[in-house]
Amino acid sequence: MSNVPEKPALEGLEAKWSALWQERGTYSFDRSKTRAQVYSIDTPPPTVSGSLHVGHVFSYTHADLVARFQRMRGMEVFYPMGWDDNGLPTERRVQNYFGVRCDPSLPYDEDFTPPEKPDAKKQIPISRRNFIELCEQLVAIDEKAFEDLWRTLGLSVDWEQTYTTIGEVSRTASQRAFLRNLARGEAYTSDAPTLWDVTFQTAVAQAELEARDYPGHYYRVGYTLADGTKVHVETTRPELTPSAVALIAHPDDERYQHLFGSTATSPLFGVELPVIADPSADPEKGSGIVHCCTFGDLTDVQWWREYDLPTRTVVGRDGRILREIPGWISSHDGRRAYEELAGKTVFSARETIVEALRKSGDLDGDPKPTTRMANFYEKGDKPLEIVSTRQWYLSNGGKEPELRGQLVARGHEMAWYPPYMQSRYTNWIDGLNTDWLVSRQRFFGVPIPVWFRLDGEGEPDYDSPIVPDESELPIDPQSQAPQGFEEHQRGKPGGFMGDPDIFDTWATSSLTPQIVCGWERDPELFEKTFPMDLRPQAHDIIRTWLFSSVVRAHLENQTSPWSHALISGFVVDPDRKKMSKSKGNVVVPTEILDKFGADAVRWRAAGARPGADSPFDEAQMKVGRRLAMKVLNASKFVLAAPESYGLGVDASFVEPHRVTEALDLSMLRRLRQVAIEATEAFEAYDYTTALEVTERFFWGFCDDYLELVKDRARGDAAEADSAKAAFAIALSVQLRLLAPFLPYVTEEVWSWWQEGSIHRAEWPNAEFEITTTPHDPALLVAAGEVLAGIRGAKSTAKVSQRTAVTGLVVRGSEQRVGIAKRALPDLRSAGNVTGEVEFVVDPSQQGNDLVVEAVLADPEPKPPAAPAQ
RNA sequence: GGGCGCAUAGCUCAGCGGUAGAGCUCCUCGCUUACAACGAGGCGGUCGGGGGUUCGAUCCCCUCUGCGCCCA
Repeated sequence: MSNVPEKPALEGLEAKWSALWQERGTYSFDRSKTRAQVYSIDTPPPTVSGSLHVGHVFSYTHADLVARFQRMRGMEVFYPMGWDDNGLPTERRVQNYFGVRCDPSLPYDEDFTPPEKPDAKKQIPISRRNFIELCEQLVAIDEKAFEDLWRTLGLSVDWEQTYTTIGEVSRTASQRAFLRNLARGEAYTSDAPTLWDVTFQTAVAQAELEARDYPGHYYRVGYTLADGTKVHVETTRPELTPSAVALIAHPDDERYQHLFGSTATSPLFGVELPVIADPSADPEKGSGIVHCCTFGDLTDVQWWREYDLPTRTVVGRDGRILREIPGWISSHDGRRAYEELAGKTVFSARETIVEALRKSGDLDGDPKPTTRMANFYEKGDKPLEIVSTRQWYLSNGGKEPELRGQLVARGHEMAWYPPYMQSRYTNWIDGLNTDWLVSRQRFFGVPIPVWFRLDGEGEPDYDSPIVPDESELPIDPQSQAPQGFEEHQRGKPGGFMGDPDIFDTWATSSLTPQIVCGWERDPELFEKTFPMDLRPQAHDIIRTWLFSSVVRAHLENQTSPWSHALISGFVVDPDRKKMSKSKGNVVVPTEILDKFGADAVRWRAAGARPGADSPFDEAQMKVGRRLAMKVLNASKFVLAAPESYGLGVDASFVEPHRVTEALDLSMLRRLRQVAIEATEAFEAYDYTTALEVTERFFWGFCDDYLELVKDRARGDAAEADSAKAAFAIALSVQLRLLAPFLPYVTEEVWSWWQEGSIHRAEWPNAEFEITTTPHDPALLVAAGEVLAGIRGAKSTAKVSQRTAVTGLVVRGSEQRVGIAKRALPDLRSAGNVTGEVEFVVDPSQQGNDLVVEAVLADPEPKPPAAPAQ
């Protein structure tokens, strides 16, 4: 017998089942399986210091839909979850939360406890190690909150397989991979112009750039020519005039033809510069001639390289003009002018120099307001400076066309969903112009595992770093001395120094396949899970996470890291704008989960096809909730005992040979087709279509089939037995088809009448399960149409659906009338047809419709209506 | 400026050579022993504009317009 609660409800299912799944290890990974039986998923580790939004919920649901499908198909799903607790967001949160800041020069304080009442304005300086301890403390809290949300959402993650990007396993993998890169010559240091965020005091990689509109002014600044006349450049950054190295115009620009090859002298500073012709100068912009500085923008860097121009750095890492007067400014007046700028921020230096230019007559006219595109660090709010610093780089094809080609080719080795997302990947690689800058000047992250020897002057030898043995990993070069040295030699001439930097977040998270699969740590696991089967992620991080992961796997494993990439779109607000905190249009996931339930939210997420952005709309969530309710109620009706007005169906009815009635056979034939279509869709990672065909069938099943058959199904006659067997098979199949989308309600219903978890049950295989006599699926369609006709007649007559039909005529083509006739007994009971029924073959009937004319009995007397107001 | 995508009912989206579809919204009716957090029925579209291919185009090709994302 089935065990059906009297009043089933959606409330509480999340708490009940997520706990039971955990207890029973429903989703735990069984590593005894072979590689062919394993389906491994490389899940994005969310940034725990950030917050999860609806977009995350949708995207992670998409991966889970695939995971659940694969699991039910008999695959052993390897589905770990990680937390990205690297870097800046965590540091900032720790600073604010505890009221501290990291001062790497301080020694470790074992007894340090953070202030009880943190004051963000008076941050207490603490050692790097203390700081990292606080980071670890805080992320543990954050991770718990994230895990709770994922569990509520119903992700079928194996929670025994978690990792953090800062944990020992990740640090080891990250450092090991880097050392291998270094040994192969793929990692190197270079003292080169670097995009630099002055607020965060760190270098920034190409992938982290964000071009934004930035308001400013065009200043017409006069450079003096040999004949004493002036040529005016228009610049938004006049404060860089002391760092000017050349004037550059387009070779075809008639206005400047006569100047190419000559020189000009900078105003105020009196430095002589060549005038160069280069096609990168835009004749349409400003006056068409620009001053090339060290470095105003990336074009300056390009020119500096191409023409071997001098390096004249005036902006320091703190975003201020360097205090020391540069050697290339030799005139007395020039040095005086520079003194006025020294130590100022670029902003106040700009004001100062504009004033000086105005006085000297070298500023032509008034500044014109303009908006330029400036490069920003994605988390920063000041335009990036370009400063020369020594940084670590990793080959990513930016400098080698051959490697670029190989990486593009890796993209062809995987299936992309949707396929057009591959062009994002390919285009990004084609547009690379530098190698990957992986060092960051932060504290909380994976340390770069090298030391440098110091010469007699105490200067580091960057060309031959000292590396640890892989067996020593993970290491922290800031607190450990390299082999052959003692800690007291740190920083001393003839001694050593540890590399002070950490890795870029992506330098570690690009290794998630290696980290989770046990690369060089658990060879057996690695062999069974790597390369992985699926990388699910959103499209905004194709250039970062996806690309960098391919780089690492290509360099280290000579393979692409996965065979499939499932790319989800964004959840946008109803105005189709990207959701963001600053716009205040963010929807908090916990709220919608509370309000509609996990199944409803998942249902909505499943409606967003791969790659497609999807507007957030609460009204849609209600539809998912209604579906979940319907599953509960329809199942209850089928499975509940007759005393509880149910049909008394249980698992013993799942026997195809007992289905003998034409309508029942017809319904199962259609279901068979649905199961086949849903399976094909899922195999193509088209979860949306899989849901759609299943859901459409389910509503028809409830509205038509169930209504037609419910009377016949009561009792013990053979006709009743056929209906009950059909119900049992149909319910079992449909619950499993819906299980990936509605894991809670399907599991709840499954538990009423079946053994074990539905999520470990076998995915419906129509060939084996629906082995009834084939029957024309058109019968259910025709019967449904006649029933709708009867309902329509009652609806038009504005009477209750219970009203008896005393006469019924069904017209249509010979074929359709013939089919519909076969469902007459069920039609009579479902439509309360008491009188004559006539089926008329009417060849004149247009199209393939069945037309129903019903004579209705007098409506039952109604209570007298309230008098009109 | 380049790349990718999108444009079908008021809204969200299917369809993609052969008579326009679903859900939501809206309107009407109905508390019928699975379901009122519900059910039944109905209204609603020159498939963005213009060309072309075809017997036939929402679907294929060209072009224009608008929108989104990514990159300069």
